Amino acid sequence: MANKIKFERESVVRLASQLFWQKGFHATSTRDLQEAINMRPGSIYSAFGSKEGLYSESLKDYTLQMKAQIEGFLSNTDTVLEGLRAFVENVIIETKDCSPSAICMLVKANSEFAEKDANLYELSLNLAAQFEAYLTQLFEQAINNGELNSTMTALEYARFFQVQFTGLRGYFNRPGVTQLAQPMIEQMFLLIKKL
Amino acid sequence: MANKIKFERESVVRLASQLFWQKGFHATSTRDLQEAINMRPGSIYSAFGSKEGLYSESLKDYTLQMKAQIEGFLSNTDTVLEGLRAFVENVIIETKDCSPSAICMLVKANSEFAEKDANLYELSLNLAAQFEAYLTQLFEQAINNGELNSTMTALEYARFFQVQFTGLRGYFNRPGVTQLAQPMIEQMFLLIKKL
DNA sequence: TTTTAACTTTAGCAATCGCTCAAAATCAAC
DNA sequence: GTTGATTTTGAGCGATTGCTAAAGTTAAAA
Repeated sequence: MANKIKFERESVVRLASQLFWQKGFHATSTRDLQEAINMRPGSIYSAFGSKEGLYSESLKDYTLQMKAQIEGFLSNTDTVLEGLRAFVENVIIETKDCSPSAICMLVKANSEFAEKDANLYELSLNLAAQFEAYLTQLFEQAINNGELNSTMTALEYARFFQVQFTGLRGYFNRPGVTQLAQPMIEQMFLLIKKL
Repeated sequence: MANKIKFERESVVRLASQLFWQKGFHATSTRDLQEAINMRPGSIYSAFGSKEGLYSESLKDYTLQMKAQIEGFLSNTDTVLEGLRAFVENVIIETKDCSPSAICMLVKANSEFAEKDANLYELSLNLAAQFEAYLTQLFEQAINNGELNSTMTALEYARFFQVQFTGLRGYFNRPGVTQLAQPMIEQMFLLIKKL
């Protein structure tokens, strides 16, 4: 007893996510979004409530996709560390040119939303905490597998990984340093094993 | 035979810098700026040309201040590494609560301006390159002083430092992890010496 | 076929944006 | 005190912002 929704929510969110990731929340206008996702204001606002609502869903989808990507690499490698390394290399080297930004969308979000009580700031914190917990699980596996010694806890390894990964992505945001990526990722994983 | 300028350019730029650093370029309105620097539109635009002009000057001033801060710590310590460490601890621990953002304004800028041909994007790249060159000089000193071995070049040390520093600042942007700062900075400088 | 509920389109609103400019205010030189 | 160059002020412009609400469209239910 109705008309049917003409858009596929998943692919729309993914398109919005790309634009938000590239330009940031404030620099992306609702007109930009309309064009990118090919929807008119009325449809957008009935589906997502607000620009903030669409961004919120985009950011959540981004972290899910990132996790799914890691899972994919893990299932193709023998060890956790090999999987993580394949993931890191994929993000920083292989998909660099087709990615909306070199910098993690979560990190961008956390950096953009300064007001400590804002919804999107809280969201970015929660998603980051969630992702850290996920990474911690992975490093627990790595320790149990004997890939890493237990001089550091899984959480400490996860923290170290995040710092390195974020730092590297930030550095490779600038152009003309691509050839440095491989050795610096090599160094990163050497350090993890030697900690 | 004229009226004199009533504002001190230096302190005005510093105030604008603080606001831009906190909120980012796009989220800072010219009305916000008017209030923060206590100037009316006409004065602002005759002095700085545009919002972009004021931001540009703010970002340049930020990097100069950062260098000056490092110089300050270097003159109070015996070695380059001690100076850098004092600087890092000051930024991440001591001045955390009074800083407009945990994240370096240059990094924020580089992350915010996505369009590759935009003036402010180019500016952020230039300032970052300039800062890397400055850091490289410092690490050259450190190597010459025998503080570091020369298995890595000064430039490579500088890169490593930037990755670590940016990564750490990003991580400590989230609340409730303050007690981790000291040991993680400790670890960072241990790694630098052991590279 | 008609009704009806759900979705899409579209014009456009109120607010805010970056910015301008004519008038008022200011101060050094005379 | 008067002059005149210069700066400051503040009303407000045109453009754009996020968003709304009414009209139009569609398809399932009656």
